[in-house]
Amino acid sequence: MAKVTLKEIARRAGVTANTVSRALNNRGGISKETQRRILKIAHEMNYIPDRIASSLRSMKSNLIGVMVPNVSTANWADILRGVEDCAYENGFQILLSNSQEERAREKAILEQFRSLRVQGLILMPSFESQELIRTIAGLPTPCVLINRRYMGYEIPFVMPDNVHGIRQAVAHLVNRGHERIGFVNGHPGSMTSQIRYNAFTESMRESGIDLAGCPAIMCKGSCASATEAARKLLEEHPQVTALMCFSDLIAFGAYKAIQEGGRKIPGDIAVVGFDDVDLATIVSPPLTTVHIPRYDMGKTAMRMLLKAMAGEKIEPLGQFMETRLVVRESA
Amino acid sequence: MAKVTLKEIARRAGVTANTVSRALNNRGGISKETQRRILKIAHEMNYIPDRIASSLRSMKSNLIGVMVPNVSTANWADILRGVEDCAYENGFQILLSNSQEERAREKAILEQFRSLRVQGLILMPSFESQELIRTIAGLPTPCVLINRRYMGYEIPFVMPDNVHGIRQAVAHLVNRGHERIGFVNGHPGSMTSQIRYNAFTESMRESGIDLAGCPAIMCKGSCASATEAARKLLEEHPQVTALMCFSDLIAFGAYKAIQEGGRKIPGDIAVVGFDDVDLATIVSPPLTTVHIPRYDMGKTAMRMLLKAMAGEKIEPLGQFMETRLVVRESA
DNA sequence: TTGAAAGCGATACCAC
DNA sequence: GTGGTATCGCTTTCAA
Repeated sequence: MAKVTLKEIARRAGVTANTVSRALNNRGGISKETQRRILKIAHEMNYIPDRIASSLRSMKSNLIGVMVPNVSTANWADILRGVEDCAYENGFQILLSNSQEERAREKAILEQFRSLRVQGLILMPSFESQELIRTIAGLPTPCVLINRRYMGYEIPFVMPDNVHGIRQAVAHLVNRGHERIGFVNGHPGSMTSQIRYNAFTESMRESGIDLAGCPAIMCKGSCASATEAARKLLEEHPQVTALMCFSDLIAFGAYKAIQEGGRKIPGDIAVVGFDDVDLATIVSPPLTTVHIPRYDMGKTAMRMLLKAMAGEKIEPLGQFMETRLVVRESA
Repeated sequence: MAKVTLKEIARRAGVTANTVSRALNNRGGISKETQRRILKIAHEMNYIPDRIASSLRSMKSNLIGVMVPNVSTANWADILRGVEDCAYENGFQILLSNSQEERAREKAILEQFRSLRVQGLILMPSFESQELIRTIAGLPTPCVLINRRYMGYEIPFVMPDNVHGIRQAVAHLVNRGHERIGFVNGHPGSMTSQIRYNAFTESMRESGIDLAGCPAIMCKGSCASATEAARKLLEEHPQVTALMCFSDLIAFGAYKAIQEGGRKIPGDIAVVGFDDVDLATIVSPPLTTVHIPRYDMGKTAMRMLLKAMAGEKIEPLGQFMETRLVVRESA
């Protein structure tokens, strides 16, 4: 069974390929009657348009390149779904690539995207690299960043409102009477770590809490490293009654450090996380945490991209997605 | 800055586009000297090949269509990474689409893939639909299924060795002296539920255990529904000393049902899961479960697909990925 | 409203 | 080893 092309249909319909194209794309300049006839024939022949050919001529690929650092990280999957749903609704298809957080691979991926003439990009670059930033900023293709922000460049971005999220969490702890709150931070290299930690100290100050009694510690971001960090923090600062954690994963790590000593959550130490991953409801006790609307973040990013692709100016440049404190039992 | 094309490079190099193409693709039939000169010029001009044009002429898109039911499900993300890594290594790019488990969307996605001339497909179709199966089986494009198997069709597939996995789990429980083991199954509609349940009864019989004392119950697959199911099972069958669960998620649901009554895991009731998701190490007590090599599954699927795309016959048709019992503290 | 012709950017194929 | 030309399947453009 040979491939059905416009020409084939044209021959059968007794018109030219041109006319068939007009009919199929509902582009007007054609009589209703002819169009109906052509559509019928096309359907009968089980025609599937060749988007490669179409792209070549029209310069529109209807492809969106999405680069994520590591598909497995729970967070990305939800965001991805938001992106994909929105893309699908608007007739775009997703090209997904996993950078593995490797510089060389990120570069190669961007080239491949370009090579396939993607019309837009959604990127979650891993670390900040001036070279990569310049490359991205110089791209002729519209682009939206997720969870990242390049100061000094006009690249639209979407991220959770980290500051507000932390503020909500701290307010909750303070309301419950905590005054000695430890902060278990994530990876030192991450910009988000800095943002959240700054928001933490800021919120504490606003609440009139003495930061002297509120130690902070960093870890590598993994659950195990968090256990170790929390253990150390609690040993060195026994006065602490609550832990604010950079992420849910880190909170889970802290759980272990707390519970191994027979201490109770939240009785002895209260814990608050950040992200609201699925497991937050599953652990024991269920984790009080700051919810990030991941799916909506993805959708929002794609919507911004569509706007940018339509040539509209993105105003404001950054979308800070609203967070929500989900109070469960750990604090 | 206009687009750099072969022709441009050719003009500058004083050769034809044809020759440039040969040089860039290292296709031979060209002198080392000319090739070097052309490559240099191409690089200077910052040439990026147009894969759309190349695809059109060569009939090779270097695109692989991947359809998943729901990108958010933790499992898929790992598999996806395996697929993507392998694809990347072999010069292929992933088109990702999320079917949302909707029939119509699955059909639309397959058409879009075809329209983009994907050279291969990796599908994780949601439910069994005879129509979809026939469509897939009739596709001119090589295809590999993940976690699904269509009896009576010659479609290669990859899935965990469910039977062996369950057998390992049951053997472990029996070794620890359990004789009254309950089975908390997943969604009734899922083929995997049947497979695992059959494997369960089979293993029990082999171990010489009386199935009469070993009740089974189904749930909707969610954590909450599992809590309810486990609660019911334990109430109606107080003799049970261990629960074999269809998945880790279901095991977590069972945890709640067990612990809410003040019962201890594994002291009062032992629990074994299936999947080995990240949280298995995080919950308390850490979950003993059957590990599925998800990343490898993805890689294997892609490798099979590459073979199929190369025209090789896939023998055997199905790859059953080796499972491994990970003994932690819940059983 | 329709047709004819050109061309998107690359590769295949055949000459030389 | 290199060049010329046709062509992939479609859309654009202009003419009728």
